Amino acid sequence: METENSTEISSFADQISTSSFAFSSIFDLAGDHVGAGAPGKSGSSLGFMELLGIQDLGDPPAFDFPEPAPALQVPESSDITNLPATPNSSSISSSSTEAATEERQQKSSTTVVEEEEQEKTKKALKPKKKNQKREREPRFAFMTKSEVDHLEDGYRWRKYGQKAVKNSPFPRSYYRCTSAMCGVKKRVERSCDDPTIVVTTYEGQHTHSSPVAPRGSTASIPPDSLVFAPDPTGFSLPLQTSQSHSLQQQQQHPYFFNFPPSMNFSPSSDPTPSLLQDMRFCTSAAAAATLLRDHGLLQDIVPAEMRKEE
DNA sequence: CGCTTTTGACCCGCGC
DNA sequence: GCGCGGGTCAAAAGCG
Repeated sequence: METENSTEISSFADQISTSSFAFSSIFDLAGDHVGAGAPGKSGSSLGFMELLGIQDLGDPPAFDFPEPAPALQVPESSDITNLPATPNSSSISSSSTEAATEERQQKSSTTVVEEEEQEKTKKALKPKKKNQKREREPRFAFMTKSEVDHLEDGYRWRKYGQKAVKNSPFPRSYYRCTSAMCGVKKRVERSCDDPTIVVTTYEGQHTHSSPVAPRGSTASIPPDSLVFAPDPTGFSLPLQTSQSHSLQQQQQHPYFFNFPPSMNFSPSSDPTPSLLQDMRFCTSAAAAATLLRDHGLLQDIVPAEMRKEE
């Protein structure tokens, strides 16, 4: 598996320079949900801007795609994905980064202080320094078609809040990693447009390399596919169109991210700040990034200049 | 008994 | 300044 992953990551890196790539599922990499699966051929395509996580998941409609994204180009060789076809989670998922709000906040506050993080651990009721906005961790979000809200990802989470989502009948749940000193959080909510789609947003990095053993109480169901979600204003991923068809398609090649041809990802290119933001995002996101990093794969998928961001 | 979930209250940032 | 919505806290309840 490891070898296969490495191979896959390499191909991923190779494809970055050609504007499209395949990427194994973060859950797969997390090592907790390795099942038998179909090889990946081509996947759904997604917009670059979306890949960058410009989409604000909180704003409905989350899946309004103005125009279809370019076709995905994924080599057949990149079939590392072994996905169990569980009855609970049928494929189709898309992921998106929630960098928009984060970016907005960072623009207004250039101070990145660890103090902020510590402050967050303190009581929220405590008055905060006026000039220090809360520093938000990079986020990594993805959508999963699943009947269960809380997908097991190898870590233990404690729910610390739940809020009703505006314009949505489904509440949003807030979870924190139960490991001491690990401030990773995640939010789980269902898409109001498609109740079968669960939107999970990770925030922060796990400070512990080894995920705890999954508990039986949580659903141990991996997403069948992961695709970065598009920004409504940018490229799009027709998640809701011909679901059965795309579902079947994606089951054949799940766990692939795709950059449209319009995305020039060559090292020589000059990534926009948002791109850097989002890439850092991907590299630091929860389990996926942690594992990638732990396995020394980070450099394979993220340009050096982006890694500097961290 | 210890851990997790629930839930109402509170704080904060943002838009108007 | 005010209202709204997102995010978090913490006491109480639930559960194994």
